[in-house]
Amino acid sequence: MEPIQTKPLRERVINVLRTAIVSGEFMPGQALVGAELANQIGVSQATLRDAIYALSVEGLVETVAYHVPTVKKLSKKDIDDLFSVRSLLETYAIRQIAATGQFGAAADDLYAACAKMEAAADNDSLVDVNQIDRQFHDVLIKYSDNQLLEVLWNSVAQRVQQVMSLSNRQQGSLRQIARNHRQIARVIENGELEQAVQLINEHIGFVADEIADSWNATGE
Amino acid sequence: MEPIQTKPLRERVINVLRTAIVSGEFMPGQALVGAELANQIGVSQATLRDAIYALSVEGLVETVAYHVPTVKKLSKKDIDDLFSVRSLLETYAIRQIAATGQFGAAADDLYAACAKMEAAADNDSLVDVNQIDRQFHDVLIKYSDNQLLEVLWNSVAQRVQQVMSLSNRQQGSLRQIARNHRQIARVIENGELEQAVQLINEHIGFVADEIADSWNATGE
DNA sequence: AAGATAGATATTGTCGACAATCGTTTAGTC
DNA sequence: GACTAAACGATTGTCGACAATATCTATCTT
Repeated sequence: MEPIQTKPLRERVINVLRTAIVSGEFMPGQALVGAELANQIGVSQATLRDAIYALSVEGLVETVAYHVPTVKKLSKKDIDDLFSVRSLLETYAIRQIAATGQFGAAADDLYAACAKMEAAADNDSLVDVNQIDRQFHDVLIKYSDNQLLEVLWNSVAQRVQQVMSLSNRQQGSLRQIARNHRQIARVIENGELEQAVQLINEHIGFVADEIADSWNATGE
Repeated sequence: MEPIQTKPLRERVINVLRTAIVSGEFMPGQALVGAELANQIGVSQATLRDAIYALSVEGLVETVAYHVPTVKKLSKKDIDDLFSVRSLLETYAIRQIAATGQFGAAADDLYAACAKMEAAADNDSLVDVNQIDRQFHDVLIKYSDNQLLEVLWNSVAQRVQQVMSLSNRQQGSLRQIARNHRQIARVIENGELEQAVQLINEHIGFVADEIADSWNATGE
């Protein structure tokens, strides 16, 4: 049986806030005022403060002593930096998967994600596609068998998710995105390493350009 | 003039604990009991708890609900993963420095670090060499001009520092290490990209092997 | 004697109240 | 009228006390 876990209240608050931020519900620059939010969520201010501070350690929130914490702003350069690092991590992951000969095992999980993504794309569900998109790339990282990489990736993926949510992505491109992922899964299944690296870089570059275009200067 | 900044108590506590951990004063697996530590440091238990939780977000401390927080243990695989990721990040940084043509500017700062390191090596001061070693590699990351990379690097460098402190490094190799760094600085100054990448990988690999050998199973 | 159960002790989790600090507004001065 | 300085309101930072939970110990049952 699944053990019912009573996580600390603090962590549940963190999850609520984090979800609100990466889903774009809380916009960059938005103030997170203690008393107000605490009432809204239904916890004490002290507990909320812990959660907010934890998110500032994660890098999603900016806190200055005795100033109102705000959702961290994202400049155009931040976007560039983000996708550069993303390429770096994912490319490394693919090479590692190849090095350990796990291409075949990974492909199964990738295909499963693809199927879900295509279904979501057919429904024009942007949020679902974003969600599954993350799952797809999570698989890549996981099969690289490097726990530290997973930790770093988690930090990167969160920001990617936030940026995705904030940019009003064209609905029309959803199916194209889904097709790209299936293509990536295929070359990985076939063990075509260099082609996989090239495809993933193209894919990330494509998304990055798409974001950069629609990026209205909400950043600092 | 330098603005005197009154940081929150919480952050100062975090720094104290973090320093104790990465310097090896607090060994992996060691329990961080609230009441005891709070008295010792001179803050309330609530404040200490905030600090401990922040460190668990950073990955240095392991917290389970209603269990005593402990300094995270490091398995042999963790060490391998760590140095793999380190190579990845630093190699990327060097390529970026080359891409932006900042090799010359970076070299100055690198040489400055080298001079300090050689002096520390002559004094057989292990802790100083570790400290300056970190500075040297910080320079590389900084000149890559990618703030997100800096954030990730910070997380990695902390763990490296911890591992270095824990492994009883041979004193004799200090001067060799210092020489290696000067060599790296030189090829960077000359803009020899591929050679710089190769040297940094060799350097990290050398350190990794040195650590791996002297690693007695303190890990999980 | 071995195992299970119930109590006692130690530790973490949460909260409300108070102190410290900041930004703004208002009064005062030249 | 413009600049300075002091008081106000609002917000974050810190703390001690209490509740929730886990670990250990001793007793009881078979």
